[in-house]
Amino acid sequence: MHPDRPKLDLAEALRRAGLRPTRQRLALASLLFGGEDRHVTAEMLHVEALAAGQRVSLATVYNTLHQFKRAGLLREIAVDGTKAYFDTNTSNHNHFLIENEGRLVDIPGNGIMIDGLPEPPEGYRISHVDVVVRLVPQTAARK
Amino acid sequence: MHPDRPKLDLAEALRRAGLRPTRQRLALASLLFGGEDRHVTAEMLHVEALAAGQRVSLATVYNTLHQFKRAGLLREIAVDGTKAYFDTNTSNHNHFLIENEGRLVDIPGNGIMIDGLPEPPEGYRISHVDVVVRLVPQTAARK
DNA sequence: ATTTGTGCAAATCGTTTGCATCTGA
DNA sequence: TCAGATGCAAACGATTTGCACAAAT
Repeated sequence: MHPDRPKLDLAEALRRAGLRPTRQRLALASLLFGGEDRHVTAEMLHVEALAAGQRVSLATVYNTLHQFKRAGLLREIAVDGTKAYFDTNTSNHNHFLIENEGRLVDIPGNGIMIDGLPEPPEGYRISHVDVVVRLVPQTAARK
Repeated sequence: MHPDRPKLDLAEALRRAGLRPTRQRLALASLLFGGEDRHVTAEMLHVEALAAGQRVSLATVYNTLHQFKRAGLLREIAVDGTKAYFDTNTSNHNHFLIENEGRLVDIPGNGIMIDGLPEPPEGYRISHVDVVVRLVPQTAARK
């Protein structure tokens, strides 16, 4: 009935990231990091925050997502060009994209192996390898 | 001096795709498919067309890119969320993304092997696997 | 003649920004 | 106190759309 466990940890985590633990940031952090790994857009998170009774402006949601990203708490994923997705799981892993819903799902386990990666061009280094497995309903007529 | 070679082929290809071979579509197709494989945005292609002396509106470039995509002549690649890239190489291959320039480069050869792909969730099938290798300048301070 | 495509400008969508006000340290 | 954070609304950039006109079949 008093699930006020992670509040202190979150505040501390924000402070360590150089961010003041404001009401809004704590609320968003709690939604993002309170449970399982998640994939959210700014708008989804905004709606959720409001539904949870937290007054936060959409602009602040955007700002906060980018600050969390800069702090290494989130990773941004580009999948469809129209929306920006943020992933609370910052470790190395890959995704299913359910194309007709625009929904991202972590690929369970870390079984994916990539072999035969070529040398990057002179003067560059690999910062990250993104693998997105696009899914469509089995019966879908259109690809 | 009379490089009117591929015109007929292009017109025929468009017709086969159910698209009338209009002046604009022929011009854009010629830019896209006239030489090597390319990665373009709508704006890049528009500028190119104008530079080549072809009057085409930006709206038509957008329309045409999507029609070509629907016809299977192009593939769309989502890499940075801000622009849509279209790839004239529709075969299975992967990309380097030069992050600081927003430039895409085909990964030469087809050496990349992906192992351990999990089963897609019930009711879905894999439509495509995207692999994007993100590159940053070797000396870059920020990731 | 009928259908389809084009161009312009206005509209839309996700996102960012300027700036006045508030808040946490 | 006062740097940093928030919220609103306006600004933005890429893309889409409505509609009158033009071109292709």
